[in-house]
Amino acid sequence: MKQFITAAKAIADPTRIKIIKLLQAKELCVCEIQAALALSQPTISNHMKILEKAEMSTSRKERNWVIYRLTADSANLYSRQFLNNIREWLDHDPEIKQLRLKLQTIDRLTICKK
Amino acid sequence: MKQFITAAKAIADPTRIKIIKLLQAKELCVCEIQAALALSQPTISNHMKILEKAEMSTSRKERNWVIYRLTADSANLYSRQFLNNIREWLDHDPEIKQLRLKLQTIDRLTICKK
DNA sequence: CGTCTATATAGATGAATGACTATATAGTAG
DNA sequence: CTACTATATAGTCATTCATCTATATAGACG
Repeated sequence: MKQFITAAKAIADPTRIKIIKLLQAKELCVCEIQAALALSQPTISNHMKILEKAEMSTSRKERNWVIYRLTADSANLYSRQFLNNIREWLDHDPEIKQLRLKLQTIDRLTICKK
Repeated sequence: MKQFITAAKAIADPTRIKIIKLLQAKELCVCEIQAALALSQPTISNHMKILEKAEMSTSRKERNWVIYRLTADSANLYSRQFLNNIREWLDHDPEIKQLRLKLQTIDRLTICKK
């Protein structure tokens, strides 16, 4: 039950859904997600922590960045199924479509090192 | 997106999951759910309102009772899929198993009209 | 009609949540 | 080693949410 609720709560927030839909396109560092969503950096970090706790994403370090990607085969059955569902959902949502367009203009090499 | 969040929030609460798992066994009136979960009557009514808003349950009046059942074919795609998922989930969860045993001892004819 | 019964609504309260600012940390690179 | 850069953590605040008690409502039935 606890695992289920952790997974369900993780997807029950529009910002995290946007992050998931962005990560479906490609792996991203924190500053890229921040640029796409126009939220503060700590807010993004907090959302990523929640997604990691639900085993929906993993991270690795690369140069100065922490790069996040969706978990391919989560150990959490519920997270796994939800991620599969969401992969087929919301592709035509106007907000998501716009975000994905915006994502194409975002590159960590350009955005960071201001 | 809004529909998705409504559906996801509806399932992201342990009490509502318990109610859904109970309703999988049979349709129930408010007082039966209340007896099974040991929560106040208004709390149950509130949860049922949230489930109805997500189009996961419907109700009908019968004598003094309002009887709730799970929606067979919800108009909300996300609710429909979540309900399908949950049908196969948590059957072996100890809390759910115990609730279902308890449910067998609960009958609206006995419980109400105190 | 009037009373009783089951449910719904209103309002209050404490806990959880999502956002922010300020600061700490860790690791890169001069 | 030192400075910088990206991210994480701490602390604060407003909002949402799950619960409760008290009360309203709607309908059954004597």
